[in-house]
Amino acid sequence: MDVNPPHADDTLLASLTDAQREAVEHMEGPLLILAGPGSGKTRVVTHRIAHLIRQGVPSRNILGLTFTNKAADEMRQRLARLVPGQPPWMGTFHGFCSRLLRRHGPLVGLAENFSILDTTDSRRMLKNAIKEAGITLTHTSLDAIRDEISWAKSRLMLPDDYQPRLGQMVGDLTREIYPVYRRLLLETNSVDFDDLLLHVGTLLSDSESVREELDQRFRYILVDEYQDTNMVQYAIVQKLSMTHRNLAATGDPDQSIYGWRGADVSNILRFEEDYPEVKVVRLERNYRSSKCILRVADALIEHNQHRKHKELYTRNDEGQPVRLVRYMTGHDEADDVANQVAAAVASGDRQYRDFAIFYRVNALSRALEHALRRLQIPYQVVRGLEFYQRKEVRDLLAYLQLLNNPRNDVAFQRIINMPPRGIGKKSLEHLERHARRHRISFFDAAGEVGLIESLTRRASVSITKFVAIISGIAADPDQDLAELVARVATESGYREFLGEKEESLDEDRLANIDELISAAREFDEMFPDEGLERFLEQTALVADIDKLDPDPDQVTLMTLHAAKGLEFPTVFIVGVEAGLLPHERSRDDEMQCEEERRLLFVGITRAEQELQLSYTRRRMMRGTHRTAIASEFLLELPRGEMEMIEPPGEADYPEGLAVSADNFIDGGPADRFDGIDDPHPASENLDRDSLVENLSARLTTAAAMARDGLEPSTGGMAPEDYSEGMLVEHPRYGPGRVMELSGKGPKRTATIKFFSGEEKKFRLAFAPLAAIVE
DNA sequence: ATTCGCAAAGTTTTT
DNA sequence: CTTTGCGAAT
Repeated sequence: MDVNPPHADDTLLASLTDAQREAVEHMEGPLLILAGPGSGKTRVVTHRIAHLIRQGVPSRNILGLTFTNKAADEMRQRLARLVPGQPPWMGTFHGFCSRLLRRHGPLVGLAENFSILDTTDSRRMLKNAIKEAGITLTHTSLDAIRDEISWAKSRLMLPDDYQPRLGQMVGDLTREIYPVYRRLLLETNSVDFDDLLLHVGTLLSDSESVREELDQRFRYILVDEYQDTNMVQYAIVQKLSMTHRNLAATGDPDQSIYGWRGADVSNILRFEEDYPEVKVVRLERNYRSSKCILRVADALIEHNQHRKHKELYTRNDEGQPVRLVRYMTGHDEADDVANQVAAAVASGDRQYRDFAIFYRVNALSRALEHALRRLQIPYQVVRGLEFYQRKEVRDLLAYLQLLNNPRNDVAFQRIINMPPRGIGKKSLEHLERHARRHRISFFDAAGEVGLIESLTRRASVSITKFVAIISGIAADPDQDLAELVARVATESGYREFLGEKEESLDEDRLANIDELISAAREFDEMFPDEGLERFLEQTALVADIDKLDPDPDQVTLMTLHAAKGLEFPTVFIVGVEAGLLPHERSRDDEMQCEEERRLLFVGITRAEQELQLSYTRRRMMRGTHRTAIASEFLLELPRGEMEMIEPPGEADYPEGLAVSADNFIDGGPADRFDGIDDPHPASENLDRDSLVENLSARLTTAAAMARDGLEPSTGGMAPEDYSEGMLVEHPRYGPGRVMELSGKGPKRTATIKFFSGEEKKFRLAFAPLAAIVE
């Protein structure tokens, strides 16, 4: 059978637009595809690969790099439909680098059976490093150091090159700890996520022969989501396309949402400088969303100052207006969203799978899950790591890690006394000291307990038993993976340990262990030749989104970050509130704020036909509830053409005290605390929130309001206008009373006692406070 | 050494 | 509200 009928390529090309075809037919030389949301980017990329293959390029010479396994899988599948046969290498950056390191690890000091530490394990390792360096952290958190090291690594900085970020107190500590951390990683034959990339980066600069070989091998490279690459990824890709400059990058600067992880948008902007002969293709026509939705998205993103203008358009229908809804509480929000889903499905217009609900932080999923469950609506939360985060699963995996790489001290630490076998902190410390002194791994130290005099007899015996268990399991190299996991569960005593206790919790745990065994079996069946190493690699490198199952008819819940690359007929974005989106921690930084705006942009552009944005007036967070305020981003939307809704009936008011929407505007029960005079009674309800919120005195908000013809009313209050006893409201702490005033001008400070009981001091010139008119 | 209990802390986004 | 971590009791 001819897998390449001569006409196939023509048909393939015929279904594309001019711009798309231009990209698809491009063969030699660098290519930059700037693809707006919903512009058929994946289609173009897969078709281009298919085209390359049809033109005779062997698929082994093609490399496709994505950010998630899901994206890679999808491309692989779509490609398989176009050109059957051996697919090219498609995978994540991290997966690709891991595979390279298995082969070339020795060049950077790693044995091929190195372990990949996830966030938790690397934290543990860092703890060891800090201890080893003889440092006790006082005013700096472990995570601050971790972030700093991670940041340095993402900028290709080794300990010797390390330059602290300006004004970082952690800089000095990091300078001391980073070298030790790195040394421990190498000594234990382990890498963290950043290392996967960094080692490959240095490998490619240090070894010209390896670089050359790989450059030859991967003649055509495609990088997806290029706007989210960091400097290391940039360097890797660049090194691999020196001889063959066939680098194709696709991306959209407006969808760059991983700056916090070290991604550098300037990579995409620099592309044209690095490859002057680049062919740039712009895909601006949107095939996904209705006109209404696209206009909202466009209006929002136009507010980003650091951005090249881009014309997005669609020939899709006008569609329904985007809904902007205000709820009383997060509960009401969740209930109403669930009701809407149920109603649409009941009427036959929609299936569950047509809906997605997005939020900024995972914490918001709880209320939604609750509401959906109550209506018996099937749903899936894209938070796949959960299973691998379970204690019992992690414990068992640690056994496997140790079996695979006996130098993995972190794994050793985790399981040496799990299940409890009488080896406590003291014994472990003796063991550790011995290991450090002789520069051997914990496991090797455990093998020579006879030499450690400080250990008690009891501990020595236990440790020796432990070593015997591990060695016993390791002795049989032929066992398949499922068998191996099962043996570990049994022979480690873990199963028995859980079985003894008769608690339902432990039954769950036993079930999880069995599930891990099934996962191992599944892996065996799918990749019979891949070993333990690959199984562990796979468990370490899964992302949340990878667990998304497109098959079942379920509503999908996920963070905005996870939503990238997906599309749904109906989208709800909840919690569009100040402090949440943009997130509090981005508030003070203009660049970060723009990233938050892009995040909302990404969310909006996932919607095909219907979109609802919502916010609440009060939201329960970490036990207590706080007054919520509409996000400043909502002021940037074309509200005139949107549908503004406030559902009546607020569950938390006593029956009989039904409150109509109008009452809220005029100061119904709910407005007890924020009865500010509304100078624009005729304007949309949102404006009243904006009055409270403009207090936060963000420039963007002020600008937005100026455009909307709104006067900031209370926000402009001078520090001298405050008086003791005055009622004020703070966007974060809610209402409170001014207790004390001191200072003058910009230094004027107020002590405010909030109704929550908290007492805080504020510099009035800067504090986002609003006076409440009594 | 283990276990239990309480207190504190801390909560963005993820490979 | 939940989880993590630490300290005291057994």
